[in-house]
Amino acid sequence: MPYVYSVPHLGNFVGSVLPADVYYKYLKMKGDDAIFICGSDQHGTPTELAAIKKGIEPSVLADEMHERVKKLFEKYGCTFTHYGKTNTPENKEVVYSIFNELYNNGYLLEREDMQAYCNVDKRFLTDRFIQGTCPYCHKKSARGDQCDNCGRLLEPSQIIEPFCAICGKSDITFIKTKNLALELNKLQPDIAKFIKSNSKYNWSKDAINKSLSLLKEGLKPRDITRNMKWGFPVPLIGYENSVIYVWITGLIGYIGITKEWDSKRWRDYWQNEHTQLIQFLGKDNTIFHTIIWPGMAIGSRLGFIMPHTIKESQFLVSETVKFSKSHGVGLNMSAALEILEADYWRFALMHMYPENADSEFTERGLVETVNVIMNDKIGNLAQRVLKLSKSNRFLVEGDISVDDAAVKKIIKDYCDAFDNMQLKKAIGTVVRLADLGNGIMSKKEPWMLAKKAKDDAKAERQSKKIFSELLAITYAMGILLYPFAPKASAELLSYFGIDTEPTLEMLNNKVKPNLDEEPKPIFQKMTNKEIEKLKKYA
RNA sequence: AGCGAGGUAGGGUAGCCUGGAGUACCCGUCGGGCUCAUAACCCGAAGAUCGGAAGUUCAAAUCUUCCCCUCGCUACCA
Repeated sequence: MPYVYSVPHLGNFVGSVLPADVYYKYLKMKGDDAIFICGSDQHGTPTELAAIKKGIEPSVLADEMHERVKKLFEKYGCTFTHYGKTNTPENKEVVYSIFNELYNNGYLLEREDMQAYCNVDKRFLTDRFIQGTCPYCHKKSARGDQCDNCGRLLEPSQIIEPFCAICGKSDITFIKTKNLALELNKLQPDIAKFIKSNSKYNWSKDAINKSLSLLKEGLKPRDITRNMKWGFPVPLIGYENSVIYVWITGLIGYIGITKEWDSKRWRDYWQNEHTQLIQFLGKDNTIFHTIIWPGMAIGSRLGFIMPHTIKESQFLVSETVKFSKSHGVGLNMSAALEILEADYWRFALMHMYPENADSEFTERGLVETVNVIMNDKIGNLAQRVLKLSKSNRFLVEGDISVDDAAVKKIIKDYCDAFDNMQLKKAIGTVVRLADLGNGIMSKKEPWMLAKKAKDDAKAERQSKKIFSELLAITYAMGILLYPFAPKASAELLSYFGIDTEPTLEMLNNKVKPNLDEEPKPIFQKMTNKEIEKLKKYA
C-alpha cells in the first residue's frame, strides 16, 4: 500500500504495487479466485505536515493525492479489484473493532513518556523533528532519533540546543504524554509460531531472517498511538489528543478497503482460514507485516488471517537519476509516463525488479531493456513472423496450436516461476521464448523454404510446419506477455482473433491467425527525444 | 554500535538453499552468418584470482569463521 503524501516514484512502484499487479494478472490468467486490494495510506506525520504547509486540511490533501495516485496506477494498467484508501468509515470501523479487542484482551499497555512540544507550531514533535547538536560528536546537524554524522542512535532529550525542524525556533518544552503500546512481548509465542509455519511459503531470505532475529532478541511493546491530530482518534477517555498510529490504520487498511469494496463479502476473505493472503512490500517495512499485523490479528481474537506469503522487494536505487519523492522533482510515476508508455515501464521495471538485492536504475539499463529486450527480441520476432506469414499465406494452413516440447517447457517454467513467486525468472522465460523463436528463424530460414515451396511439395510441407511452429510461439508470447505488458499482449493476440483477457487455458486451444491486417510492431525503440527527456532527471 | 540482506568478466544479472572443472543470460568489444523482420536476428571468440583472509572437504562462487564495502532495520518517518 503506497504512502501518498506525494506522487510515488519508480522505486516505490516497482517495490510493491507493480509486482502485485503482475502477480495478480497471472493468477487471473490461471483462473484462480483472487482479489487485488490496494489503496492509499493517508494518515501520518508527513501528510499532516504537507497539509499544514499548503494551508489545507490533511483530509483534503490526502483525498486529493488519493485521486491522483489512483488515476496514475490505472494509467499504468493496474487492475485492482479495488483501490481504496485508509481514511474511510469502513476502515475506521475495522480499526476500532481490532483496537477495542486488543484493549479488552489486555494487550495494550499505557506508557508515559516525556515528549518534545513546539510552542510555536503548537504540536508535539516526533523524534526526527527535533534537531540540534549531537552529544557525542558535537555536530550541529543531529536529529532526535539519530546523528547522521556519527551514526549514533539518540534520544530527543539528549540533543544539545534543540530546535524544531518545522519552524526552526527553539521554543521547545518537554511535556509528559501517555500512549498505548501493543504488547508484542505477550504475543511473541504465537507470532513465532506463525512465522515458523508460514515463512516456508516463498518468503525471501531477508524477510525470514530479520523477523526471526527480532524474535530472538525478544519483542518489546510498541506504541500504536501518537500525539497528533490527523488520524483516527483513540476511542478511549483520556486520549482525546491522540490518534491511532498510521501503520495500524494502514495494516488494517487492507481489510477496511476490502470492506469498502464489498460490505458483505470482505469477511469471506479476511475471516476465512482458507484465504491465502499474499502481501508485496519493500524491505523497509517487512516487520510491520510479519510481526505487527500478526500480533494484532492474534491479539484481537477476531479470526483475521495472517500473511501466507510475504513478497519482499529490495530497493531500486539510482546514482544517476533523481528519484526524489519529497521535493517533487524526481522521476516519479507521473513524470515517467511523459517519457514512455505504461507497458514499457511495466516490463522494464519488472526486468530490473530488485527481487533479492538492490538493483540499480540507469538510463543505459532502461534503454537496453526497451530497445534490445522488448523491441529487438520480442517485438521484432512477432513482427517478422506475422509479416512473413502474411506474405506467404498459402503456407499458413488450418489452426495453430502450441505443441512443441521446447515451447511447452518454457510455459511450464513460466508458471513454476510465478507459482514460486520468482517474478524475475518469470519475465526471463518470456525473453527465452523470443530467443527460441529467433533461433528457429535463423536455423530454419523459412523465407528460403517459402520460395522453394511454390514448386516443391517437400519444401511446402516443411514450410507449413515451421510457419505453424513460429506462429504458435508468437501466440504463446502474446499470452505470457500479459502480466508484464498488457497492452502489447492485447495487440499481439488480436492477430490471433483474441479480444478478451488472456488465460493460460488458451494455450491449449487451437487458434486461427488473422493475417488480413498489416501487422504493426508491438514495441518500438526509444527515440532520441525520449532519451533526452530521461536525461533531464540526471 | 547491534541485527538482517547483498558483493559474481568493462557494465547489469542468474547460479548459492541441496558443494562436482568459472556454468549461464543481457549490453558492450572482436570475428563470422543471414536478408523474413523495426539497421533487426543467428553462430562463434575474447574477457572473472566469484569482495578479502583463513578453515572444512577428494572437491568450495556454494558450507564454517573473521574482516572490508553497500543497503535496510534497531521500536515516534513510513
